[in-house]
Amino acid sequence: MDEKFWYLKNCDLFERLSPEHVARLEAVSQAKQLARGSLVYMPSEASESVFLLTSGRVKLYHITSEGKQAVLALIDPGELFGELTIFDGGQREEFAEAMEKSTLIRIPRDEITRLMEEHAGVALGVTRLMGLRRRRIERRLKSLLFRSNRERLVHLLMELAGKYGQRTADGVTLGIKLSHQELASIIGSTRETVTVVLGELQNEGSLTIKRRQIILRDMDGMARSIEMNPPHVPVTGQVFPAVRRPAGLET
Amino acid sequence: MDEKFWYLKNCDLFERLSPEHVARLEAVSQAKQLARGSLVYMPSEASESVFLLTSGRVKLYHITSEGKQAVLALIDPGELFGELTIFDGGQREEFAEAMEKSTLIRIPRDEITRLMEEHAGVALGVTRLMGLRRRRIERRLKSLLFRSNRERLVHLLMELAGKYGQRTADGVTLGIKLSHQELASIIGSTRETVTVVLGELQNEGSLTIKRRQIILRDMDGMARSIEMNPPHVPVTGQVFPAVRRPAGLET
DNA sequence: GTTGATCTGTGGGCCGTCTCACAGATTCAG
DNA sequence: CTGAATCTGTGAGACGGCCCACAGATCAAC
Repeated sequence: MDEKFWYLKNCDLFERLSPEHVARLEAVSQAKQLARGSLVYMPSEASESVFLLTSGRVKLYHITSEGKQAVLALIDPGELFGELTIFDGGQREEFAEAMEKSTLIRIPRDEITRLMEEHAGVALGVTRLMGLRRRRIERRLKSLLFRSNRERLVHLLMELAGKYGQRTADGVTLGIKLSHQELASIIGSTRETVTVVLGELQNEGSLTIKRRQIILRDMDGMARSIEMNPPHVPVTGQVFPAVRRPAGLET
Repeated sequence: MDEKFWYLKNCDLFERLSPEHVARLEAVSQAKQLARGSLVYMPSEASESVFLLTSGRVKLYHITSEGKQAVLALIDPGELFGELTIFDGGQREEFAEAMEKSTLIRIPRDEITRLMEEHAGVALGVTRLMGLRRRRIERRLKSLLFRSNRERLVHLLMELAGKYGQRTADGVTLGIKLSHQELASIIGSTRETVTVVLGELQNEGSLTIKRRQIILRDMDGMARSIEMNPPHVPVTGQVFPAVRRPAGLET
């Protein structure tokens, strides 16, 4: 059997599908390769499909009237995105852009809808996905209201540590490289301010940065400073637990 | 048949249930009356149920470390809330407080889970609910990032107009009364600033306020000023479309 | 009603953040 | 490897919005 869609079976959303379902899913879906910086979709585009990212990284964002990016979410391999279209079915509201060279699978909306109807597990999985994302975004909203730029940045670093952190001898290394500009458009600030605050944190010994690698040296202290529980970071960095690659098949 | 739970059948989430399902749902659910200002639940409380609001109004909010409220959502009759518990099943993260005298139905989590499994319509409804709320909260997030206090307030007024607005001779009347403090805790600002901005808008002729009734006199102009499409406001104010009361039964 | 509690309006001082403007460092693509 | 593009660091000036402090209005409950 054609294995080019092996990840369908390894994505937790689809892993319990019957072989027939997988076959049909493969038949109607198509893989795509995108270079860094190119768009998956954009606002006001008709939304007739959902996407599953299999490698690389995608960011979802709005553009404000002054041309600033406002980042809604970062998508990692194994994650489904563009899934709000399942219901309101109309148009996209945000940009989806590949942050690095990425591959993804495009799944027609009808197919997802049908799967949800025929397979309770999928419906449940989609619902859970939406619930989790909402929880995440509610936390972000909370961290934006009433908080200073510094607090927002620290809060973001904690989130990133929870998602991409790997414990090393020196502290917790963030397995994702973001420019100051990108950090700023996540917390709703400016590039310059982020530069300054990161500088402060570095002087205070809370973290070090070299070649865009951020290493948190005092995660607990930082978490405490914003009255938050430090995120759990596994000792061996399992960066993308959502996709389990078949043994011996490296991308 | 006991009609005290008529609203279960009239809430769009449950309206297509079979009589047996409704009966069981009624059997395990319980109605509650809450006075203005009392809590439905609070953070770190175990979350073993979801709630359906049948009358009144509920707000969901966090409290920041400095004791400020950060409002996440306002709940109107016919809406389900506290539903994130269906999945992460652990503890509440926010406060739920009755803004006015309210009645609500408490539904055990197990029952909702079971309904979702047995009845695809319910599963679909819950998923749609989550999707819509997420869309709403993403819009709010977007309106918070990079926007001035004035823009955030205007944006909020537009949202409220879409949800509670009724077209009258003078303009659009908001069918909800919120204090400046409450408006501030929705947009992440302070009471004083809201007072000032509302004053400005009033001077400019965009709106008038009398006894906490806000009347938007130039909704389109306000929407234009923040580069947003004015919300749709029906001519006859159908305030709570989610619940259709049985004819002749006024609360 | 009356009265206590809550809300609204207004002003001044101050701190944080944004804007603008460069210069040097780093990265990326060919 | 090398130039072009992008990122990082830093400073000065301006302004929005916050905090504090009160006084008058309005509301809600008895």
